[in-house]
Amino acid sequence: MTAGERLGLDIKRAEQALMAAKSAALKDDGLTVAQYAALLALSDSPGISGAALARACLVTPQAMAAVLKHLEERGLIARSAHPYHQKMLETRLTEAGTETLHRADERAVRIERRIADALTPGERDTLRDLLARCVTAIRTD
Amino acid sequence: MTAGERLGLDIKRAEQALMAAKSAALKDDGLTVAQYAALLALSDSPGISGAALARACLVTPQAMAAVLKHLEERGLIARSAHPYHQKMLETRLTEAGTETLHRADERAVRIERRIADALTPGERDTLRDLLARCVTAIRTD
DNA sequence: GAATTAATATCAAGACCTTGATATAACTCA
DNA sequence: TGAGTTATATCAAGGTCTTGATATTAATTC
Repeated sequence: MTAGERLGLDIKRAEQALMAAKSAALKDDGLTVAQYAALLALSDSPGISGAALARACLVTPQAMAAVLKHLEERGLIARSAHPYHQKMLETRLTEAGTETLHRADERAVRIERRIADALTPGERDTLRDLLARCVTAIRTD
Repeated sequence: MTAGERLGLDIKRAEQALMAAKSAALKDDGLTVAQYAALLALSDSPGISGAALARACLVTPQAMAAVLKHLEERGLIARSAHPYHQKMLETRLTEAGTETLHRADERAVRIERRIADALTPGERDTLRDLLARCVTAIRTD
C-alpha cells in the first residue's frame, strides 16, 4: 500500500493544520486548545462533573483533571462539592472564565468560518458524511 | 455559530479515532504512533538528518529528537556522524528496526485498508480534495 | 577573508495525553 | 442488609509535543 493511498495521512494533515491554527489564535488569550474545549463544554453544561466533562471532550478523566487544575489556578472556573454526591465536584465557569471564553471563541470561530466558507453547503454535508463513515470503518474490527 | 456547523469537530473526531486505532494496533510491537511514523519515514529516506525527519513527520526537531532517542535505545535505529557535515547525524534503520517496521506496518495497513474499503474510489478522491481545501482555508489568514 | 545568515543538534520548562492502579461513594439487586 | 457493580476523583509513570534558548557548523554574501 503506497503512501498516496493512505487516507489517514490526509486526515492527520487536516487535523494538524487545524490544531496549529487554533493554538495560534488562542495564544493571545493565554488558552490552550484543550483549555478552550473544556471551557466551551462547561458553558454548555454548567455544574458538570470532571468525568463527564472528560467524556464530552473525548479525553480521559486524568487528562481533564490536569486541564481543570490549570483553569482553576487561573480563576477561570470554580469547583464545589455536589450537595448529594459527596464524591462529585461540580465545575462552573467564573465570570472571568465566561469573559475569556467569549473572547477566545470569537477567534476560534473565525477559523471555523474560513473552513465553512471554503466549501458549499453540499460539500460540507459530503465531508461530514465521508468522515463519519471513516470513523465507523476505523472502529470496525 | 452552533456546534453542529463546526467542521473542525468532525475532523478532530476522525483523527482521534484513527490515532486510537493505530495506537492499539502498534502496541503489540511496542511502538507508539510517533515512533512508527519515524521508522516509516526513515525506510523511505535512509541517512536522513533528525531535522529533516522532523519536517517529514510534521513535528519539531526537539520532538523528533526524543522519539529517536527511544528508538536508538531499543536498537531499532543507528546514528552516525555525516562524513562531511560534522554537525549532522545520519540516521538509519537497523536490521531489527526494519523487521519491527514490517510487522508494525502490516497492522497499520489493515486500518488504512478498512478506511479505503469503506469508500468508493470516487469518494476517496472527493474526501482527499475536500480535506486539502480545508487545509488551505485554515492556513489562509 | 570576514561577517552574516541558515541549518543542525540539544538543553530546559510547560502542557497534554495515555495506561495502570487506588480509594471512596453511590447504586443495584438478591 | 450486604455483596457486587458502577462512577468519581486522584496519584504515578511514560511518551509526545510545544516554545524558548543556546552552541556549533555550513553556506552565503560582501
